[in-house]
Amino acid sequence: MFSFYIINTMIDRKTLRENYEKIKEGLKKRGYEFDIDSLLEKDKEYRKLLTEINELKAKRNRLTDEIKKLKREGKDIGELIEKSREIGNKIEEIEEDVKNLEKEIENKLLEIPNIPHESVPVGSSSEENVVVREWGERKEFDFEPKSHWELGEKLGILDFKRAGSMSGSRFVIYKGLGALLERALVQFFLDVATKEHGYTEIFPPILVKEESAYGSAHLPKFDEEMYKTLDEKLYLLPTAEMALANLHRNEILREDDLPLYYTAYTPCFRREAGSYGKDVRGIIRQHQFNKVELFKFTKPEESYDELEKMVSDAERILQKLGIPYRVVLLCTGDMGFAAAKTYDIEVWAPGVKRWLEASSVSNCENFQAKRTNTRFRRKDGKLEYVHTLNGSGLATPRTFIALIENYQQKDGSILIPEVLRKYMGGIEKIPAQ
RNA sequence: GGAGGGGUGGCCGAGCGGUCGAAGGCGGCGGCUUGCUAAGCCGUUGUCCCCCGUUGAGGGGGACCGCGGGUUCGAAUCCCGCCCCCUCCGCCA
Repeated sequence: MFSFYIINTMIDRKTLRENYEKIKEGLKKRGYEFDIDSLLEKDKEYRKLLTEINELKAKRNRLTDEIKKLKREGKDIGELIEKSREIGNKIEEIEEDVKNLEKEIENKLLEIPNIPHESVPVGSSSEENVVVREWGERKEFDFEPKSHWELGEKLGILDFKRAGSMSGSRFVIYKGLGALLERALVQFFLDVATKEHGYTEIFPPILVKEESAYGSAHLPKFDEEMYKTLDEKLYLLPTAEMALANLHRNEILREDDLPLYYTAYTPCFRREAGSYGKDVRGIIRQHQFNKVELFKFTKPEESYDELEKMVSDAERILQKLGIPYRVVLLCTGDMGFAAAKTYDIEVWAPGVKRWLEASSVSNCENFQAKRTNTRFRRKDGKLEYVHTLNGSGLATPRTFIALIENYQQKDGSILIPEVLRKYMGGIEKIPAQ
């Protein structure tokens, strides 16, 4: 026999029952097909059986008490034991059905995505996302700006060919000043997060248990997106969010300790199974990339303010780097499974002439908190689920792209922004070869 | 990898087939005492689910002692599997 764990779900049954209309509408807004009604039917059946079991158990408990008493008095208890056994058998019978139903219901519930916040624009695809603001000048070049893969190869800082033969497509080797730049970006991101924005640095395991993947809501829906170890027991992080969401699993946090801010640098691994032929050139879409993640545990009433703050924390980094970007509010149809509201931050990459998502900042409300059973105690003693927020601050590849494409010079060299120089031994540019 | 030990409430820690939701302590909350502080005394204090009632009124029942399963009329207590922690030995960056 193997053991399994019941994972709490965002839309637990009570929520489902009490917010039927709201949930139905939310799913519709997302364009998500789901048969709530049949699920509610099952839940009703489940509760009926539960009540029956409860009553039988109450009966048995009374009998047990009596047996206890009579036995002490040395009286005959044979008949009562027989009766109790009968009840036990009946309970077992019903319990079988209840268990099956429960598992069925729980599995279904795990497939329900988060309900969008009311401020999220309704739409079916990225077309309907809303640009909230734009920062920085999109620079005019007096020459034709090169793409990062041209620059990277010419300068000898990115090596696609050898990475390909070593690991396959969608892998890259950073070399020399390229490797240094990559490392500098990670350090810079972490320093801004910890020293300026008050996040506590975490360096988590890169492999996590299946249970944790359920907690962050990467399972069950995104199994095919993740790499896992051969025995299928451990998952490589597709994002540090998957680790951080589980940081306070099964804990009861103190109200005074909230909000908690965490940041973590980790490599991230994604199979990109559904994106054949998309972004195949360069480092826009890689199987492995580096990211500094921001994560918060907050009180429910503060999470939306904290969301705005997290977005501006991520923006601040790009401002310091002098990279033009825009902030996009995702519409209902373009949001991730666990998110109730998401902003993307897209950097301008003049070489590929595209906006590239360098950060995605989401409020998951209590969606992950329910799955990971992360709660806090109010001053009045009441327990409540926390809200969780995650965001990139930032992902390196696309920042790397925007950086070298924006800072390329006519002679083929790349200027290093002032703020990065101290992480790169003081050099001012990556010289042309 | 081998050999042991252990996981109990917010925390520490007893219990090792019925009288245990679970002693005791700490912490929390309420009250008394108190010139202030410290202390003392008394009381209180878990979570989840279901049903009826309510919609910040309650009442009844059930479950929960790492997780899952088994034995039993009855399991925190016995048995099996899994997860996690600790100690010792071996191996190793």
